[in-house]
Amino acid sequence: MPFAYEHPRAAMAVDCVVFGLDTADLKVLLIQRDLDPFRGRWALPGGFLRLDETVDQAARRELREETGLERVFLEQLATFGDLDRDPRERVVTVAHYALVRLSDHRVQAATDARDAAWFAVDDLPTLAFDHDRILTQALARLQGKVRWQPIGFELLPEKFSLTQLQRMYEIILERPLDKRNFRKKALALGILQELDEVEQDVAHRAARLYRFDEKSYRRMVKDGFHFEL
Amino acid sequence: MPFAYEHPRAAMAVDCVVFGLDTADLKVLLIQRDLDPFRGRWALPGGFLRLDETVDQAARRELREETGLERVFLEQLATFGDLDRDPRERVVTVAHYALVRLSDHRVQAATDARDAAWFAVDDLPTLAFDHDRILTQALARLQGKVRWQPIGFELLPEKFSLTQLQRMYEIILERPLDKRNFRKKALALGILQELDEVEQDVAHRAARLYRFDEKSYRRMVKDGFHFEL
DNA sequence: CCAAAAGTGTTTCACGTACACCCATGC
DNA sequence: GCATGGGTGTACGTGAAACACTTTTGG
Repeated sequence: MPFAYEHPRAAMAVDCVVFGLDTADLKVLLIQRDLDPFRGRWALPGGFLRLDETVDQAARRELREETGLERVFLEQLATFGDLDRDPRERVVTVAHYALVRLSDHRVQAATDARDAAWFAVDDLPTLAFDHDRILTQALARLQGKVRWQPIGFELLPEKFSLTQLQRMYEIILERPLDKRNFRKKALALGILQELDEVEQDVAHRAARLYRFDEKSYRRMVKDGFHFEL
Repeated sequence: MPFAYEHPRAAMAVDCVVFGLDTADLKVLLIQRDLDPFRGRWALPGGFLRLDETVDQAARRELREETGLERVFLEQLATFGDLDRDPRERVVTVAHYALVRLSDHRVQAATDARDAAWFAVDDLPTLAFDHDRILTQALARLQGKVRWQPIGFELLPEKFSLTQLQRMYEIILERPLDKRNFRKKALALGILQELDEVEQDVAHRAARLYRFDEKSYRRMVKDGFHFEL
C-alpha cells in the first residue's frame, strides 16, 4: 500500500488525437491495445499522469513513448470525465490534439510492443473507451481553428506549393475551394515566403514552393491582424 | 488510511468563472477563502471532484454549494495542471465558465460561511492560486465565443431591449458599436422575437422588448447558418 | 505532341461601415 | 417645453464568389 489519501481519487490520464495529412486524406494515429480492457482494439495514444509532470508534459511524454513523436504542435482539447468511460475504475482524461508532418514521420509509429497505424478519419475502426467522442471533438476543433490560425502549416512539409496548401484546406474543411480565389487570398495575407525553388520530379510543370513566414505572421498579429482563410 | 493506490494520484478539482452583466460592467463572482492556503484572499468558486459525479456535475454542485446558483449556462474552459499551482499538494483543476442573469440572482451569493461578491473584471483583487490566469483565459473565451454563438443572451434578462443587447456586446467586446448597424444586423439574424411589450418605468420613450428565439435559432443552425455579430 | 498541372484577371454582388436627425415619453 | 434615449435609411467601398484559358514541363 504505497500511497494513501483521505479521499478517494480518480485516476488522471492524458490522450492525444494525432492528425497527419496524406495527399488524399486527413489521418489519425491509433494504437492497438495489447492489454485489457479493450485488448486488440484501436485507441488513442495516451496514459496516466505522473506527479512530477504537468498535463502538457504528460501528453508529450506519452506521445513520445507510444509513437516516437517529438516536437510537434500539441494543444489541449478538453477533459472527459464520464463515470463509466473506463470499465476498470474512474479515470478522467485530458484530451489533446497534435498536428504532425506525415512526411517527416513516415514509419515512426511503433515503439513499445503495440502496433500503431494511421487511419483516414472517414474510415475509422471501432475505438476503445470513449475515444470516438474525443476524436470527433478534436476534428471539429481542427476544422474550426484552421481557418483562423495558421496551424495547418504544421501538417505540411516546410516547403510546399500553393496547390498543396489548398489541398490541405480542402481535405480538412471537406469542401472544394476555388483555385484563383484561394491563391489570391493566400498570397495577399503576406505570411507566405516565396522561395527560389520549385517542385522536383513531377511529370508536369513544376510548382513554385513557399514557406510559412512565422516572423511576418507574429509581427502582423501584434498589429492586430485577422487571419481567416 | 482509508484509500490506497498503486500509484500516487493528483487531486482533481473544478473551478468556475461566473460572469454577470451590470448596466456598466462585466462582473465576476468571487469567494473569499476562510481556510489556508490563501486565507482571506478572493478566489474562484470551486472544489474537489467526487467519484460519483462527472466533471460537469462537480462544477454545478460547487456552484450551488458556494454561491447558490443553479440552472445556469456552464461550459468547460480548460484544465490547469501546473506542478505548484496549489501549495499543499498536486491539484489539477478543470476550469469552467458560467453566465448568469445578474438581475435574477441579485444578492444570492453567500451560502456557507464564506463571503461572496461580484467584482468588475477590470477592477479585480489579487486572486488565490493561479486563478488570475484562469480568469484571463475565461474572459478571452467569452470575448471570442460571444460573437459566434448566442451565449450572450444568458447574461440578459429574458426580455430585453435592443439597446441592452448592444450594451452587452459593447461591454464584453470592449469597443463601441454603431447603433443603426447593430440593430440592422441583429434584427436581420432572425433570432429575435419581437414582443408586444415595452420597458416600464423609464423617464423617456420606452424601448420595445425582444426575446431570444431559441427555436428559430436551432432550426437555422440545422440549415447551416453562420451567426456572427 | 500529348498529358498534366501551374498560373493568371475581371466582373458581379453582398455586406460592412460611416453617418445625423426626428420621435415618443415622463417630468 | 425640455431632457433623455428610441428609432430609422442611404451612400460608399471592400472583399467574397463565380468563372476559362494559356503556359510550362516531362514523357
